[in-house]
Amino acid sequence: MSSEVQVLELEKFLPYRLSVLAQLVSESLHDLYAGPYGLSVTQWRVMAALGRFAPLTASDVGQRIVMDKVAVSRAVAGLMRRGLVERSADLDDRRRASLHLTPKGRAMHADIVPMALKFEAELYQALSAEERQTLNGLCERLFAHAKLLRNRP
Amino acid sequence: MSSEVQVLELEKFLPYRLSVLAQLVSESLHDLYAGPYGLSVTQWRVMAALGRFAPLTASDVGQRIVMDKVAVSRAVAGLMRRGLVERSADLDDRRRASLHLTPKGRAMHADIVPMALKFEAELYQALSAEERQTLNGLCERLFAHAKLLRNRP
DNA sequence: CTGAATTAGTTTCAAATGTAACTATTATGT
DNA sequence: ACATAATAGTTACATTTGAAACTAATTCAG
Repeated sequence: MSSEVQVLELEKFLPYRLSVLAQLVSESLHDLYAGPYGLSVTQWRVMAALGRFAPLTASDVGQRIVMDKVAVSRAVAGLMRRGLVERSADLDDRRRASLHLTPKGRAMHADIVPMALKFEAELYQALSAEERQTLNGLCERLFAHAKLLRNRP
Repeated sequence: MSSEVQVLELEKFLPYRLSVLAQLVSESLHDLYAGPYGLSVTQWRVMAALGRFAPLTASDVGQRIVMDKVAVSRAVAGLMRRGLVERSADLDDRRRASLHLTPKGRAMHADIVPMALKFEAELYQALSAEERQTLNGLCERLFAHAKLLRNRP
């Protein structure tokens, strides 16, 4: 008969730790490009996706960067207003439109990428090369498993 | 003269991966207690802090769970409205008030903790006992390092 | 073909969040 | 002691975000 009271130590609780770590890292990076370039996190991610894989439709973008279509739509609207992204109609399926960076957008992207990589490199200084691989592997497995749990709990 | 174009692979980029993983995990957990108990993530975290360390002042809570004072204030307001948290004035310093769970709040806390721990255990199934330790250690070091970077970049 | 169901994407409205200003109280310097 | 600064916490306002409704175009079933 086990009537033990379970204790939750929030500071050691995995979901909490991941969330706090991710938030700190994401905010620190955001500080780097928000000031000079005035991008939100979602806008930057959309640009990163387009910088690498354009042309993409809005849904493609959403799939790549795990972002729902409303968020993508708003980010794209902002980026188009600033002339960083262009849309060209898809003649085969007129619901779709493929997106790509403008020259101005490409230039901004090319400015930010090295900053982002430098930031990542600085972060990684906390870990050895081997540990970096380990961390990435563990995160990947955890992510895959969490997705499974999500879909049939 | 190195004019190489740097490429950012978002899906392998550490800040991005951490963020997506943390979000998935946090949402999955939230799904478990949001429905039955109608708590937001911040409200749940405040309850978790109080369940373990009460009495705490609002600032104490904020420090423990890395949440700014406005967020704490709002979460506490919601929890008090529902009779889950009580406030008692501090006579030494009348700016402060110490917070603690009511019996009703304690009961809810006692319901949720096992759910949360079970969820964590399910998550951890993706990893061996050794890997869990490794992951926690790596996250901790990364977190400490990221905090350093933040303060003098 | 035609009408129901899907899909892409946008808009709308409400709730959540961040920033700054504000109140009340306590601490500090001279 | 008294003005000034600092601290605890709340409120107000603007911005962001999320969920659901909506428009437009396409697919599919019969």
